[in-house]
Amino acid sequence: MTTDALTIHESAETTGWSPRMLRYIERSGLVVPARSASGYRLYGAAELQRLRTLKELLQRFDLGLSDVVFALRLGQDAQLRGEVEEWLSAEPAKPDDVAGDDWLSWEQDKHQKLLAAAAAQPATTADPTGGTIG
Amino acid sequence: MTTDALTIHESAETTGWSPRMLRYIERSGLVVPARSASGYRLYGAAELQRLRTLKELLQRFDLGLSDVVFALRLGQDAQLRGEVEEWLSAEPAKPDDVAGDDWLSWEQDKHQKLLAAAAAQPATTADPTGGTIG
DNA sequence: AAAACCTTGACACACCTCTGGTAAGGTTGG
DNA sequence: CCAACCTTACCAGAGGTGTGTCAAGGTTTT
Repeated sequence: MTTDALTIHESAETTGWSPRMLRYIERSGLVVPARSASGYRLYGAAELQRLRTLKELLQRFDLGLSDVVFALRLGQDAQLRGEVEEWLSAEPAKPDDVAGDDWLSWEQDKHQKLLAAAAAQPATTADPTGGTIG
Repeated sequence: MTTDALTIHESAETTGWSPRMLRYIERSGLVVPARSASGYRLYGAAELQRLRTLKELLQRFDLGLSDVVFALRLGQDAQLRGEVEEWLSAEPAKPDDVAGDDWLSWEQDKHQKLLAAAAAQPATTADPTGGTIG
């Protein structure tokens, strides 16, 4: 079976993932290999490349698989993407009335580590047309 | 202090979130209220609206705050967005060699519940220019 | 100055994500 | 037919997310 597709263990060695993770990644929908007639996973060159770049992507930006899964979902569900973008399009944070300077210093329990993602976009068009309050 | 901004407890009641969650949401960077001179959070009409729509967004699409946080990050980090989109742009899954039909039926441990996000995009341009395999 | 707010920090817990195992059973090939 | 693969299913455990609650201490208001 030396066609041009690798089995899961071979692919694992080539890509740096474990076989367990390759199945998990498949389950998450990110890299779904073809199957042989009897159900064996067959990773082709394209899949192997995707697995390698996926690993690098996750490491470089410190992402989780779930992040990429969500991005995939965003790319496939136009309505979801539209609503999320619309929500985000409202001004993200407008430090204006603020008096102090370094409020908000992240929880930092013994559990929590980091997460970071501070906003840093000067409000271009400030039109706080609020809704009905009470 | 009936200016036009609500305190955290008032905002909590109006939006359906708990005060604890309002702080958590602020920490995550999604809705950051202004602060009074002494550090009290002040939620204006815009923030209250955002909190309400956020709640609806999460419920309607079954998202987590972290998903929206990631979307925010995507919107702010062009490089990240570019690389993620590039990764996703490669064909997501090309059932072609597949023989069986309903392989892949989700792990279903007692822990795991669901996650779903099956791909359903007929490959338009199939050009599997693979890389070097071995 | 006491009551009723607010603030941050921390403990706790449930559930999810990510990973590694192990077990029971099908497939492949000598 | 037997070894060496593969498959799914389940147990386990570390660490993140989402949430409540409580403590110690400032602020506002009466």
